Amino acid sequence: MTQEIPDPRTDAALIALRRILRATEHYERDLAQAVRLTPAKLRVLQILSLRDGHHATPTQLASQMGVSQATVTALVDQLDKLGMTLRQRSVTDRRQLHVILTDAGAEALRSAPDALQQQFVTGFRALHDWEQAMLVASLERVAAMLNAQGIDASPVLTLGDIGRGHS
Amino acid sequence: MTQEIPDPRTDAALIALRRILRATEHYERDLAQAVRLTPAKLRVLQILSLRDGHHATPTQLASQMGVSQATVTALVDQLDKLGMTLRQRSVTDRRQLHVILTDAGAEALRSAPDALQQQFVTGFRALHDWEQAMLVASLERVAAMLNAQGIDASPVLTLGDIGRGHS
DNA sequence: TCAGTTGCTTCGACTGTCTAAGTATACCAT
DNA sequence: ATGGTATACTTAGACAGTCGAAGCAACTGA
Repeated sequence: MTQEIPDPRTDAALIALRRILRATEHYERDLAQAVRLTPAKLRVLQILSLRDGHHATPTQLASQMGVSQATVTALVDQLDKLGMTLRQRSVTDRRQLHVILTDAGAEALRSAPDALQQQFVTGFRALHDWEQAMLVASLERVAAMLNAQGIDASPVLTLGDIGRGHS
Repeated sequence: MTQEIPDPRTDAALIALRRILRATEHYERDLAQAVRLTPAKLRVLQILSLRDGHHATPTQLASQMGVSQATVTALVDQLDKLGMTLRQRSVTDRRQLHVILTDAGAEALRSAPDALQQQFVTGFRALHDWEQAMLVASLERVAAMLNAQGIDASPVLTLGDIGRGHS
């Protein structure tokens, strides 16, 4: 049980957390609007762009995005229509499709302002070494605290290319 | 694509951030499902419960949630139907409404598991004093970096009490 | 070969969300 | 007062994202 949260420091932590959440939420929307794509579609493109060969199967996409296959189908339908992805049957297993990022798709992604991310990266890099270290430690700690239940958080945001594709 | 983000420490920060985001995202869904309410409706109840007198106007709700008034109307319509809120014209300004949390609404909220939040609060409190301070400083720093535009982030994430078991 | 499994799409439904337009009320300046 | 403008909400109509269930197609194993 929890009585209150009269502890001002816990409060401060929660408030900061909330602000982070809100900022990224807004960011996603702005970003999507700037590229003329909805957040969901943009996420598909992002995921594709981080994978080897710029392609993935709908199942992989669904799992990585945490949505159903039906949803992915709908999104890819629209991206196809926009010419940003295309579908190609796998040769080795003809049940499978590869959703492939087209040049147009990559271009759209490239033209994304990516403002928030940049802001963070810039700010982060401006910090002293020890501050950076502290921040990373703190963030990881928070992530661990929130993540204790074992949510499978895949490292997909927009970070460069360290998104090691697994499965 | 993007110039360069080869810095492993920046990467680590971004990944941690992403994990935090994902965790809370999932949390919202689970929470909502457990109470048989959608995330959006739940957020309305949460906000209400934190206000003096357990009520707010649609405009206040809209601004705090970052959505339009029309959206709030729709959500409150449904909450009304569920008996979790009720509308009452303001006496002082008859244009205004008060959306009021009913006992049923408060009850629904109270029965929410609140696992994630609890986990965080518990974890946070278990830290040494200096660790807490460091965490708060770090989170606020990150929030500031992301939030340069000055998004009005209200301290809502906390709903009050008992989180019985976890879902 | 054929039964079961896997991969994807289709269908129908529902929620969250928006904008634009409408209604009612309040406030202010003449 | 009277009219004009601003504010508070609702209605109407639209669209995106999402799901579950049902369906089809292709693989796999005994």
